Amino acid sequence: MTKPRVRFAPSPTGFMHIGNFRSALYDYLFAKKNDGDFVLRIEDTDQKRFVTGALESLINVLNWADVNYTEGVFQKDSKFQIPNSKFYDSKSYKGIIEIGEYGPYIQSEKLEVYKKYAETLVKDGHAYYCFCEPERLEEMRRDQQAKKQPPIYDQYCLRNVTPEEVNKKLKSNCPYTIRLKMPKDEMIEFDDIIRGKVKFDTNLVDDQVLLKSDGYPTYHLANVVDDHEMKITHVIRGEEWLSSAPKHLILYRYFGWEPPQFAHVPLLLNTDRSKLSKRQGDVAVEDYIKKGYLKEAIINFVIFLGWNPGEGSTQEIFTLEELTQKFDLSCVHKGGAVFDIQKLDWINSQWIKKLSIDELYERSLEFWRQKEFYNIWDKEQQRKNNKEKGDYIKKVLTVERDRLINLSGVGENNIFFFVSDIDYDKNLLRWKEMSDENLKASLQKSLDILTEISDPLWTKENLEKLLVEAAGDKKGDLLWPLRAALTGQQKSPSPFEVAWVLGKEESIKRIKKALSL
RNA sequence: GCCGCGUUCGUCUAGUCUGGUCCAGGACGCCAGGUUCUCAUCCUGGAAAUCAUGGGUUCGAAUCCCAUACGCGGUACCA
Repeated sequence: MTKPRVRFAPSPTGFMHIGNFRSALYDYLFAKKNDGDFVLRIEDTDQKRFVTGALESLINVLNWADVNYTEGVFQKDSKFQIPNSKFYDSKSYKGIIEIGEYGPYIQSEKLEVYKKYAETLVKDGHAYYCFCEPERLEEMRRDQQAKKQPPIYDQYCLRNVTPEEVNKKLKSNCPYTIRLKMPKDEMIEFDDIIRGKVKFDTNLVDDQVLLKSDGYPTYHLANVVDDHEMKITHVIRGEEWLSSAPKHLILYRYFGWEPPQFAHVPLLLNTDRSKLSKRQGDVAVEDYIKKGYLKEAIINFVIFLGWNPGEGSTQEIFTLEELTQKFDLSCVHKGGAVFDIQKLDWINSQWIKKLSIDELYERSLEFWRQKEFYNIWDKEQQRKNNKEKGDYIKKVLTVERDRLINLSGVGENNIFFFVSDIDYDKNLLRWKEMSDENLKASLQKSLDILTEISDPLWTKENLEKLLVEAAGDKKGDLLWPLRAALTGQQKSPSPFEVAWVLGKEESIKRIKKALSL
């Protein structure tokens, strides 16, 4: 196979949709596995839907996920910028540069090119000017629907407007579009990498507008022109494009270009099996980032929605690197997949367990800073000039790691680590039917043991060893009151872990307080 | 309506090309048990799919063929 070239071509109309992100991932894996190029192109041909900042956030998500492309549109300070490569500043976007020899990679920057191609098509008799007004088109469609005919353009302008009239209208600046002239009575057939043979009857395919009256190309024209000019070999895109594929194939034929190979990937679905939408949950990758899902988990999860290494493999957790080895585009499923947040949660917790404490710390910091209890605690530590507060957080994380579903939940179940005075009912301290004297004796025993432990021996392991030894058969008698005294909670990590984090001084203080109740 | 695509446990899926080893395997979730001072982790086990339905072909079909149903996508001067 010649060196494959793929492209991810989003529109800057908002956030990065998770389904779109999956397509980008498939692009990335396919390019990587086959040692190909991966181009990021921006399809901003719809002025009405343009959203400021969307392009930047699209790039940011790819950067965040380490899905690095090799050509196209980059942020000026991008970490993926290819050293020593030539680049130029984008004409229309600040802080954006374009790298590669097939640019511009932003469609709004090459409007004349599309126009020229559209006019060539007209000259060759493969397209024609259309002066129909939106109102007429709408009426025509309504009519066709009533008559149960396929809703396609009736070619009014092709049949009724003479070349002279066309010239006249063009000269008088009459608004126009250019339409593709679909051939008649033909079956367009092509081989989709994922779906196999797909057939369409050209009589049922519309004479698609290629050039809009505002001078912008439609997706169909711009996409085909760019894919050709950028030497794209494999077009990986969502299933929603499948029915317009014949239009694209016809364009390639009219231009005399060889079409790329197509791979139409299935859609992501809501629980009710409709197309994944905002109404039923989060669809933007950014939403999941904010909720504390790791990129490793999101990638892992999303790729497995519609693809699986097969051959009886039971491995569920994969790095991007491992995925790259195994990925096979032709094994992507045909059917849509429901986005199941519970499975994502599980994958995320698996990935969190794999993180080192230092890594967990670095990556969770931004989430700590969103917590009120943390900020209050943090201020207090600053006042005390506590230089070890980072170590303290790492200890908390050591205890929490196996319990975390996502990073945003950090600290939340263990706020007692961050408050100086915990408040609870005395009865919480009582293990089963324990009497007051026994309770006091139990706490006193814990106190004695802990007081005896010297600082260097204040480790999780040692605390556990000494306390378990002292507790003997009746662990609950000793451990429950201690844990309750340390945490003030019904449920919490073990007293060994908690005491270890709190340190000797604070632990003793809390036991003494419990004794005084 | 028309065109296209799809359909294996609730969900993600293995198996389908190259029919028998599949009265269908794994994972999430759920339930039960174990470990355990509580929670979580971890471990063991369980329930859960007449392979959308109906017809064929065949000694034999989740796997091949046909029809139907249902779902989804498209049907724009949106992508």
